[in-house]
Amino acid sequence: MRIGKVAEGAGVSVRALRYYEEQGLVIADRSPSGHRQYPESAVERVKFIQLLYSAGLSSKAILQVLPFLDTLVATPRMTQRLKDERDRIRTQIDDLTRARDRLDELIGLATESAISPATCSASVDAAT
Amino acid sequence: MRIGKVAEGAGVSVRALRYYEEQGLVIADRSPSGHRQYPESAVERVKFIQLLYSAGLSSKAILQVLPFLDTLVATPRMTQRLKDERDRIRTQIDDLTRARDRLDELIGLATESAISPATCSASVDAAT
DNA sequence: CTTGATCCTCACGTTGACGTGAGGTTTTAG
DNA sequence: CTAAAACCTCACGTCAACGTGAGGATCAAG
Repeated sequence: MRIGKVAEGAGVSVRALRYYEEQGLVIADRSPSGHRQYPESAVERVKFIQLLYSAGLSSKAILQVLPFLDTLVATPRMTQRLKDERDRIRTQIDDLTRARDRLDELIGLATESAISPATCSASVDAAT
Repeated sequence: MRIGKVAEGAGVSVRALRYYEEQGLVIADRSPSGHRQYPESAVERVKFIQLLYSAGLSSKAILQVLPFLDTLVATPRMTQRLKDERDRIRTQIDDLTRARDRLDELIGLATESAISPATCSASVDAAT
C-alpha cells in the first residue's frame, strides 16, 4: 500500500503519516525509488494512533505504548505508562463531565429565560 | 483584591490573569497607581473560566458564553453556542471513554503477561 | 512519449495559552 | 527610611501536530 491509500483509509493527511514516521510511530518500507510501502495493517495502526491522539496522548507517550501492540509483551515501564495515561483520561472525563453539567445548568437557565416571548407578552399584558 | 491573591485563590498564574483580561474574560478596576483591583467574585469567575478551558473551549468561545453569567440573559446566539459546546464536550467524553476502554483492554493483557514470573517458572519447570 | 496524479525531501508557517525575562514603579513590613 | 515583595508594561519564546508551498522525481494511463 502506498501512502495515499493509507491516508484515505485511516482518515488522516499524507503529511500526518510522514510526521508519524518521523516520530517513530509507524515504520514504512521503501520501494526502490524511495516511495513508502505500508502493510495493510497500517490502516488500523494509524486509526489506533489517532484514537490515542484524540485522547490527549503525546507522540512520546504513544511511542512508549505502541511497542506493546506489536510484541504483546509489556515491560513494567510500559504497563505503568498505560495505567498513568488511563488514569489521566479518567480524570479528564471527570473534568469534562463537570463542565458539561455546568453547561447543562446554564442551558436550562437560558432556555427558561428564552420563554420570555410568552413571559414578556404576559408582563406586557399585565403592564397595559 | 489584588492580582496576586486572585491568582492564589483561583489556582492560576498572575500571567494567566493578565492574559484573561487581554482576552476580555475578566474586567479589573485600576488603583490610582495602575494596579489591578478585583472584586471577590473574581475568584469564582476565574475558576469557571478554568473549567471551560479545561473542557477545551477557546478564549473566543468562553467570551461568547460568559456574558450570560453576568446578565443571566441569553441571546439565541449564546444559547446556541452553549449547546454546541456541550455537544462537543459530549462527543469528546465518548471519544475518551472509548480510548479508556481500549487502554483497559491493553492493561488487562499486559498484567496477564506480567503473571509471567509464575507462568515462566511453570514453563521452565515443564521444560526441564 | 507525454501528461496528470502521486510521491519525495527540505524547511518555514500556524495556533493558543500562557512562560519568561527586562527594566521600572509601588506597596508593605520592620 | 529602606529593602523586599508585589505590581506594571512591553515583547519575544515555547511546544505540538501538523499545514503549506518550493522544487523536483516517479508512476499509471492513453
